[in-house]
This record gives sequence, C-alpha cells and structure tokens, in this order.
Amino acid sequence: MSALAKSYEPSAVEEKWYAWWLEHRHFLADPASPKPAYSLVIPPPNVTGVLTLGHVLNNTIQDILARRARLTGHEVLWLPGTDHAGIATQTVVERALRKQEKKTRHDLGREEFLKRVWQWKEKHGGIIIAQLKKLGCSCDWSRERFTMDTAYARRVQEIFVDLYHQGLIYRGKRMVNWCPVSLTALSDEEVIPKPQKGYLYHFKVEVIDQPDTFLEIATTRPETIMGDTAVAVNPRDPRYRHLIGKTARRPLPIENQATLPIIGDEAVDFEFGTGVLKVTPAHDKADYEIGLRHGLPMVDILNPNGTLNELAGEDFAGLDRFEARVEAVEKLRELGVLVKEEPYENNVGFSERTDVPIEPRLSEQWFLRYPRTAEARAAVRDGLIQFFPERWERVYDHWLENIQDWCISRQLWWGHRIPVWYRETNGTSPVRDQDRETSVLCQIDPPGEGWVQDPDVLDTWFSSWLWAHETMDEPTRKKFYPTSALVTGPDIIFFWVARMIMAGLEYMRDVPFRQVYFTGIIRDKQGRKMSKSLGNSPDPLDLIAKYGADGLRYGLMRIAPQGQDIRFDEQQIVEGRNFCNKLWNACRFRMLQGPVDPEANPFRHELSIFAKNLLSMLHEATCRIETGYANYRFSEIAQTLYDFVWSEFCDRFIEAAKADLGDPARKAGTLATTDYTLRRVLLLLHPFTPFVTEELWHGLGFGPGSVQFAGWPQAEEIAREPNAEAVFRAATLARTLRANYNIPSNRRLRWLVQPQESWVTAELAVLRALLNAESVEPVDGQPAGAAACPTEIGV
RNA sequence: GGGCAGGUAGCUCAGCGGUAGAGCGGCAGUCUUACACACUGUUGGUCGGGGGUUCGAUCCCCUCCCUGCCCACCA
Repeated sequence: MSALAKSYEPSAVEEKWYAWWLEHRHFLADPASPKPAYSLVIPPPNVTGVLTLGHVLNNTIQDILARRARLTGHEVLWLPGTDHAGIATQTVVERALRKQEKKTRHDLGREEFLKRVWQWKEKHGGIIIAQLKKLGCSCDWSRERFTMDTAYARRVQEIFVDLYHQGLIYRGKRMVNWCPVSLTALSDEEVIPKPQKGYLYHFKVEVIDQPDTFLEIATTRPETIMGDTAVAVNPRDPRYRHLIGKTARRPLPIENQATLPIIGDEAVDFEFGTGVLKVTPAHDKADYEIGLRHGLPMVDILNPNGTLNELAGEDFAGLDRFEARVEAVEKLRELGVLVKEEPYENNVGFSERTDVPIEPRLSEQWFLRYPRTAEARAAVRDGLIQFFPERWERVYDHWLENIQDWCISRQLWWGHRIPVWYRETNGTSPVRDQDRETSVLCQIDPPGEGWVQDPDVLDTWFSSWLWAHETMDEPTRKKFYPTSALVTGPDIIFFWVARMIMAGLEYMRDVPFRQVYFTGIIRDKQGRKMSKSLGNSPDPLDLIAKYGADGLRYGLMRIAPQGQDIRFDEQQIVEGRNFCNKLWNACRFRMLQGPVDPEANPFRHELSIFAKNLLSMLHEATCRIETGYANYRFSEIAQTLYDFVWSEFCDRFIEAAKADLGDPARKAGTLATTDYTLRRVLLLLHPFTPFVTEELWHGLGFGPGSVQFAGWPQAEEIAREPNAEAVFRAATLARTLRANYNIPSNRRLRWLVQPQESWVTAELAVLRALLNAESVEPVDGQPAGAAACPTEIGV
C-alpha cells in the first residue's frame, strides 16, 4: 500500500472492502451484546423492484446512521428485506404471462399462477438486494426477511384473526374504490386525485306531475344516468323546494325511462351547477349516502371491468364507460334534452398502480377499524416518537383525527389469503352470508369438509404494518425493539408510518421507533418527479460505475437538506467523486512523507501556528457534525466535512506544511498534526463514504481493524490562531497583486515584506511556499519601484 | 375549499436581525514536485412583488404573486 494510484479508482476498492466486511461479519447484530443497541428496519422495497435514486437517498441515510452508531460504540441492527407488493408484482407477472404465453392468470388457475409468481420472485427478487450491497449498505443480511415468508405470513393471518375476534375487522357491502383494470378494491390511500379536463353536461328532465316543467341537471358522468334512482335538490332551495315529493322522468335508457322521485337532501349544494343533482347510489360515494338516507334502490349498471351491463339498456350494454359517455350525450341530444356542454375541469381519482380512473363501486369487502388511534396520536403529540422535520407531525395528526376504516381485502391472488371460511352450500360458490355465527369461521387452519376459504387476499400494507416487530425473533426484540429510527419518504406517512405505530402499540405495547426521519423527494432539474415513463430517472448503478458508490452517496447527501425535495443534478455527483479524490490525494501526500503514526498526538509537540489553527478548526467541525447528527441535518455534516477537508486541511494546512515539513523544528509537530487530523477525518467521513475511508484507513496504517469500529473522535478544544489566518490572507492579497499585474502564476518572484510584528519573520518560509515564490525576504522600509499592498502582517 | 413547503448569483443550494456565502459554470492565468477529478485570481445577486416593525431586515409581521406537495364526497 505504499504506492497509491494517482487518482482514486472506486470499483476494485468497493468490491474488496464489501467482501471483507461480510467476511468479518461486521454487519451482524448480536442480541447478546453488552453494547447499547441501535436499530433500524429498512422500508422494504418491492421484491421485484430495481434501485432508484429515491432508494439511494433513503438507504444511504440509513447506512450513515448505522455506521455512525457502530462508531459511537453501539450494537447495530439494520434489518433488511423486501415486500411482496401484491398488485405491482401480480401485474408484472400477468403481463409477462400474456406476452410470453398469451395466457391470463385464469387460464393457469390460482395454484399454478402463484407458482409462477414465486418463480418470478426467485428470479428477480434478488436484484434490489444486490444493488443495495453495491451502495455499501451495512445491513445484517443474515436476517433478510420477506413479507411472504412462512413465519411472517402466519403472523399476518394470526393478527387478522385476532382483530376479527376483537370485532375490529368486519365484512360489509360498502362503496369502495374499484380499479377496473386490476379488478380489485383499493384503499382510499391508493387513489390519487388528478385534475381532468372534461365537460359539465346540462340536460333536463320532465317533472311528471307537472307537465312542461323541466328540471335542469348538471353532470360530468352522463353515462351513469341509467343507474339514477332519484333527483335531489336542497330542501332550503326556494327554486325547487316545492317540487320535492313529485317525480321526474329519467331519459335513459330510452326503452326504460323510469320514474324518479324528487327528493330533498342537505348534501345538495345549490350553488353548484343548476342546484339539481342526479342521484346514482351505486356509482358515487356521495350519492350512495343520499341513497341510504332515502332508501333508494341501488342500480349497478357496471361490470367489474368498467363496461356497462344489461341494466344499462340495450344501447349501452357492453360499451366501455368512456364510450358510453359519448353515447349517452348523443342520445340526450337526440331526445332534445341536452341543454349544453360546458368545458369543465374536475378531480378524478386514479389508481396509483394502474393509472386509470377508479370507479366507486358497491361491493362486499373486509374492513378494519383501526386499533389504538388515540394512543397513536398521543405517542407523537407527547414526543414518544419524534418526527424530523417536525411539520409532518401535524399531517400525521390530522389524518388520524379524521381516520376512516381501512378496506383491507383485495381481489388478487398474490398476497396473504384472508383466513376466513364459509360453509359450502351447493358445492360451487361460497355463500356470503352476513350471519357469522353459523356460516363464517375466522381461523387460519381449514375447518374441514364443507368449508371454502374466502378467495381474497389482504392489502400489502396489512402485512407491512407489522414489519417493525414481526421481522424479529424474541431475543432480537428484547434487545432492539423499539427501533431507534425509521427513515422513509413522507409519501408513505399514512400507508406505513401511521399504521406501523398503531400495530406496534397494539401488539408490542410500545411504539415501533423513537424517531422518524422523512427524506425529501428526488426530482429532476425541471422539478418533475423521477419516473420511469418520463425516462428522467438516472440508473443509480450507472452512476456508481461512473463516480463510485462513495461519490454518489456523498454528492447526494451534500445536496439533501433536511426533508426538503431535491433537484437532482449529475454535477453534484461529479463533485462527490472529486471530493473522494481530493481526500485520496491528501492521504497520498501524507504517505510520501514517511510512515504514519497511528497514535500521533500533536498536543505533545511544539506546534506551528498553522497546526494549532487546523486543530482548532477540526474541533469546531467536530462539534458542528455532532449537532448535525442530533438534528438529522446530513447536508450540513457533509458540507462541514467538505469545507474542512478541502479548504482548511488541503488548501491551507498542507500548503503551509510543505514549508514546515522542511523545518526540523516544526517537522515532528506538523506530521503529528497531519496524522491526528487524517485519522479523525476518516472516522468522521466514514458513515458518508465508507469505501474510500476504509481503504485509506488501512493504507495509512490505522488498521488492521475496520474503521467503523474505531470509535468516534472526541473533539479537543484549542483556540484559533489569528496569526495563521493573517498569513493566509496576506498570501491571497499578494496573489491578487500579482494577478493585477498580469504576471503568470508560473513565474517565480521575489517578494519583500516589511514585518509588522516580530513573529512574522519566522513565517516567511511558509509564505514563500504559499506564493510559489523565488524568495520572501524581510525589509526595513519600502523599496522604491516595486508594487505593494498593505496586509495584516506588514506591507 | 383548507393546509404545508419553497421562491437568494447562469445552475444546485447555505445563511434566517448587523456591511450578501459555497460549489459548479463563465472569464483570465497555471501541468507550482498529493490531486487538471487540480491550483491561483476574478466576474456574477435592488435575497419573488408591495407594505410594516426596527437605529438597522434576505432574516420578524401583514399582504399579494408564482412553483410544488398534502388533505377535502361539490355532482
């Protein structure tokens, strides 16, 4: 290791040390360790996913916390794993099946299809794990978990059974968000509202009891007219009040122009549209409520896949919902009841996964009334759990305050099967009887002949909400639960964070984590979210290949202020790489000066003003870094290290040392200061750039152990040395003077200084080095004919 | 309709009551024997607009304008 390459070459170094860490079992967490515990659980990525920049940010932060905790003497558990990601994974496998074999999952049947998904998981499931290793993540890989592992899956079902028997899980026919593409119900959190340009269609209906009186209705969904079962107005609306109780004629379908009651309901906003509402209880949440209040029939005119059924009438049956909209408008026009179409923009709910408009649909599903909501709110309000940045606490609280029951059943095959059994009646389909006592059993094991299991599976989050404790065995929990911190994106605060808190409180009687750090979202230079379809998401693996894992990590961390969104710019990663290279070369410089003393203690030497000043700056930087960790301000830590290493250590101290090392009186102290500082810099930097620091740690002879167990440096306070600063500023002034006279920087000059104070004379050799000068000599009075400028050390 | 975050040099971001900062870029010099992934010097900003508090505001208050996000059953 005597000859370091001229520039840092990451790839071989990274591979070598990662293998070395694994070989020495450095990432394994020992529940029996006497050291204090520090623990993290990874937010499990989708098992079939690939690494994105978001993962890089998130996992770099976790790795920084884990490595820093090892340095501060903790026993660290960073528990990794993956999520089965129900809809996402099933969709991917179905797509492949359709492409390669032209088959649907129904062609294969449930059992065979699930076999295929497992095969797919075996084949693609390891990718993201391997990528995390490339990044340098120090997870305890021996504990890798998957949300469909046998033991984990068993617990998911046990918890379902428990909540069922507590009466918190129930089945009911309710209005749910239905995805016509994946053919399943979704939770409210999986629906993304998007503004859509469309039309507000005005049409009129005749009041039957008062011929020639028409009510004008405004709607964005004329294709649901066939499912209308009432017309509603606000009972306080003087325009229409008198019509309540009368009836109107529904225009569509033409062969079945039903008679609709005109009802009064407070939910109708008379400011909106015409103040008259068509009520479609089967296809709109608000209308459903009105329907319930007035005992209206619910006419479901849609098939699960979004096409209209025979109840919509012969003109519409079989049409897709959007074709039907066009057709319905056409028919209204033909009937002469279409008044106008005005351009209109409204919010339409889209499926998060398939990106198609969801359909409010009446269907029988399983719901969970959340446990421990009050405690969950209190936990955060009372500081049992701390959020960083703090502002998310209010977002969290607001959601819990208005919490709705969670639709947990999904009409998918890939996932945890609902542990509920129905008595079989005629051997074909399960009876969905409301009477639990006689025909429904909630238990994991099959109850025997005559019972069939509910075909549905559970929402993926119903398994992930147990992640913080069900991934651990008993001794591990004892040592490591609650976890120290959770690092995740604010986009899953409801999906995951809040639910995990409730699950932890319910099943562990304690919160799952003490602190939550919410990262920012990585955007492109135009501020757009990274996405596959936009193609604006660089492949982190390419970036690692180009700049090294450390360069990527460091570059990203330096621009990621606390919880603020990040505009990604590859230039930042270039700078990360350059910084690693700078550090590399600083160490190279040191190695050229002879053997390093790992035990170096500069305080036992006579020190130059430059050494003292550097040590003072080191102390300040160490303190600032300490504060940075306490507040999860990673960019501040990275920037502090950047400034210290580059400006203070390289640009100033080393440049001055080039003279001091040639001075026998100063050499020993300067070397000791260098060794002492480098050792600390490597320790402080290791969480951010683990590979290059490990390489240099050994290269400089600080080994043989890993840098990550070498202990966190204590800051030793020492006063600033203003004289050193004065010399550096004088050098800058002198260089400016030279530049102003257009003297090329390679021309060696003779400089004269009229020392202001006696100490200055002793530093002229340093000044000569800083100026790359022929000579710097003291004079007594200003020579004529020379350019000059005043400085703090003399003219 | 409510709420949150942000608008500082060409770009990415610090600063958050006391004469505007960094890196990159631009420009001009340098292969000065650790580093051209570098060194030196330099050029860039009425700190989103308008009011107010203050001896003094990028920083505090009010208001407005943009951008992004979250929540909300206005068809």
